[in-house]
Amino acid sequence: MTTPATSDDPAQGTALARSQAARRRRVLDAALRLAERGGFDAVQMRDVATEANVALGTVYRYFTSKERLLLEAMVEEIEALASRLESRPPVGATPADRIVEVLSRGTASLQRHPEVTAAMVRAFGAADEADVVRRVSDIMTGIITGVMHDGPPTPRDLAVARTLQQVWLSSLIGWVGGVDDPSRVVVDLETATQLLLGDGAVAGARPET
Amino acid sequence: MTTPATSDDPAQGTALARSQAARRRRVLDAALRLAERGGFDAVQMRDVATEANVALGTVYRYFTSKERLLLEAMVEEIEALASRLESRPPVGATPADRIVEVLSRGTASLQRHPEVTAAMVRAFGAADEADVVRRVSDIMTGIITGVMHDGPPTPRDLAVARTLQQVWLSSLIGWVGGVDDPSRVVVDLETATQLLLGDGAVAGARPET
DNA sequence: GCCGGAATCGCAACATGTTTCACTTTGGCG
DNA sequence: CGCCAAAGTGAAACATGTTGCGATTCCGGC
Repeated sequence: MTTPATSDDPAQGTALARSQAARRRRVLDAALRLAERGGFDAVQMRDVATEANVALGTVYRYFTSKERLLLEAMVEEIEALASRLESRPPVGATPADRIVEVLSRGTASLQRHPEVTAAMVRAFGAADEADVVRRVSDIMTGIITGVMHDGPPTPRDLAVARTLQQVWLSSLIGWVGGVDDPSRVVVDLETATQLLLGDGAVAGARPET
Repeated sequence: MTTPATSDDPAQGTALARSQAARRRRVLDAALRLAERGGFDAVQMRDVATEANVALGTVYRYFTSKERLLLEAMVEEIEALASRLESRPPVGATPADRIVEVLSRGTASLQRHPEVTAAMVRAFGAADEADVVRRVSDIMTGIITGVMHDGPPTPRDLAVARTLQQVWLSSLIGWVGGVDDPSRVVVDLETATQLLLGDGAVAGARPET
C-alpha cells in the first residue's frame, strides 16, 4: 500500500498520486460541507463517503477515524488561518496588542463557520490522535509566537504562547459546548494576555487611554 | 416523573427517594469501576447497567447520556477533591505558592486513577452538556480562588483563577490524549501561575533559592 | 497491449450508544 | 387493604462508527 498522500507526497506527478490527492480532497471537502450544517453529528461517515463519491472503506483508508478526519481538516483550516494572519500582520504597538489582535482575528474567523469549528473542536476534545492534535496545538502556538517581537522567541515567550494557546482551546471548548457565549472567547484571550504580559509589570504596558 | 434524585432531594426520608439514591449511586459506582480499567471506552452503558444491577433504561433515566454519567461522576470527584484540599489547606507563603500547591495536589490526585480521569476528561472535552460542564469548571475555579488570600476574590483574582482553570483543563486534555507526558500538567500550571502572578512584578514573588 | 498488485468498490456484519415498548413491581394513599 | 401512577425491567429496534471481504478497476512496468 502506497502511503495515501499525507498531503505532501514527493511523487507529485504520477497519475495515481494525483487521483489519490483528489480523492483525499473530495473527502475533506465533503466533511466540511456536512459540518457546515449540523456540526459534528452531521458529519456521518457514510454521508461523507457518498458526498465525496467514494466508498466508505476508502474514507477509512485515508482517515483512520472520524476524529482524525476532522482533525486533519482542522490542521488545514488553522494553517490557512495562520498564513492569512502572516500575510496581513497585526499592527499593534506592543506584543500584547498584536497578540490580542491576532487571536481576535483568528477567533472571528473560526466563528464565521460556527458549526464547522464546533465539529473540529469537539473532535479535538475527545481525540485519541496525539499526533494530529499536537500539530494543531503547535500551529496555534506558532500564530502567537509569530507576532511577539523580532528574532527567535525566548523561553518565556514560548511559555506565554503555550499558556495562551491553552486558554484559547479551553475557551473554544467552552463556546462550542454551549457553556459560554461566543464573545467570551475573545474576552478570555484579552484578559489572559493582559495578565500575562500587559499589566504594567513587564515592558511596554498597554498605553492606557 | 419525580425528578430522580439530583443528589440533593428534599424528600430525603421516603423509601422511594432512598432506593432511588441507592440506584443512582450503584450506577455511578459501576461506571467508576469500569472506567478504572479501560477508561472511556470501557464504560459501556450495557455493562454499567449490569454491574449496577439495573436495567439499561434505568441508567438512562438517571443519566441522559454516557457523557452526562461521566460528568456527574466528575462533579463528585472534583467536589471531593475540593473538600479534601479545603480540609488540609496549602501552606505556601504567597498566593502563587499556595495555588501551585493546590493544583499540584489536585492533579496528583487525578493522576492516581489515570483511566478514570481520562474517561472523565474525555467526556468533558466532547460533551454537549453545558450545565454539568459548567459545574465542573466552577468547582475547579473555586479550588483556585479559595487559596488566593483572605476575603472575597477581586475581579482580578477571578480572572487569574479562570485562566488557570483553563490551563488546567487544556493540560489535562493534552495528557489524557497522549499528547503530553503526565508530568507536563503540573509544569504547565507552575509556569502559568508564575507568569500570571509570580515573576517579580506583582507582590510577593516566589522566593528564589 | 497485457499482467500483477494495489486501490477502490459495494455491501454486509459488528459494536455500542440511545430509544421504544409492553409488561411487572413498588411505594404511597384513600 | 387495594388501587394506581411512577419506576423499573427485559428485550428488541435503531443509528452510526468501524471492520472485513470478495469482486472490480486502475496504474505502472514489461
